[in-house]
Amino acid sequence: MNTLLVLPGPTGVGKTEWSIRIAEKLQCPILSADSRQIYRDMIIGTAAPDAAQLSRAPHFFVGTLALDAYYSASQYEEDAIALLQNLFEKHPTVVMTGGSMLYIDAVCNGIDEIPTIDEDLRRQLNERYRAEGLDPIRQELKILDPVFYHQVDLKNPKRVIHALEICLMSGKPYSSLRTHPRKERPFRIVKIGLTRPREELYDRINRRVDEMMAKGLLEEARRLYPLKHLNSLNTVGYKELFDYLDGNCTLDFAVEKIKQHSRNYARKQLTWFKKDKNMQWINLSDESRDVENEILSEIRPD
RNA sequence: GGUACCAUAGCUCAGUUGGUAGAGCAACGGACUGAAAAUCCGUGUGUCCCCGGUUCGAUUCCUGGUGGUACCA
Repeated sequence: MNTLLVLPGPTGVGKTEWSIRIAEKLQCPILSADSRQIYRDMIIGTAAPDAAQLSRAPHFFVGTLALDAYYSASQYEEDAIALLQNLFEKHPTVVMTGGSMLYIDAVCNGIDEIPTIDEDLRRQLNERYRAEGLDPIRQELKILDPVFYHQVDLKNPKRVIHALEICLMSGKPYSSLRTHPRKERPFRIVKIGLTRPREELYDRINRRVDEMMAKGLLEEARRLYPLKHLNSLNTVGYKELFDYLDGNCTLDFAVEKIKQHSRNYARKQLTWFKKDKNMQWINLSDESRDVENEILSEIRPD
């Protein structure tokens, strides 16, 4: 049976390098599960693999989308599953790595069938939210889907608005579409989380941000500045520099904020990963362990 | 050197007419199923600068230190 070797981990842990090493051993391609590296032109700030790294193994879902393209975890599921079907014809094992937890879950477990939201409807509801606040939207959701109304985080505008969008789009209560079926995949999934002690991870993140700045992150951000309203650029590493370019803070302050927000993001990722009972863990800073062999031994059929 | 003011959470500060204290930010914890590096929620972590004095009781009042800031020399 074919195997999808999933190597998730928090930002800055060393996923890129380790997954390439494993892929080299297995002579297999890498699927990136990263909701930001998938966009073109966000290279430095997302720590996307560089040309040298890309040449060591075929990569997918890196730098393939235009910044204004709509994308979602569901589309990723569809694209990744279709691609895997092809790749498995030539490779018994494929590596998937990345930090976008929802994307990984969508591929491993599936995600509910929900209609794609019409752009106009989304804009309409967002404008209504801006003009009237969340309460009228909550009230409408209460009527259209009382079940979900009682489940949803009523203080979270994105969740409330999204639920109403789906009700209006589908003509059905959102809760009736939230069936959470666990999709069976026609391949084996082995999940090994990459981690490091908190302090070491934070230190790596801080240093990596300095490296990004040295590589020209500010210039990259300046280039993308005209597009800063796009969702794809609502991203750590860019939004802070946009703030600086708007004259709202000093450059030093912006850089400190990038570090801080990257650390917060890593923590959030770890919180998500922690509850995944199917995941084994490898502490990359433990030098007594032969990381490569431990990972490879997990996927050898025995 | 003199005078005045200040010293409380990791940071900036509030407060207690004397009954051992609370905001913002940070930090930490959590949620998450078609925008997810997004979005949202929860938690106070403290020799109240130090030594004495007054008091049943001092972070609060008083003496003296120490450190800082301002002004005068």
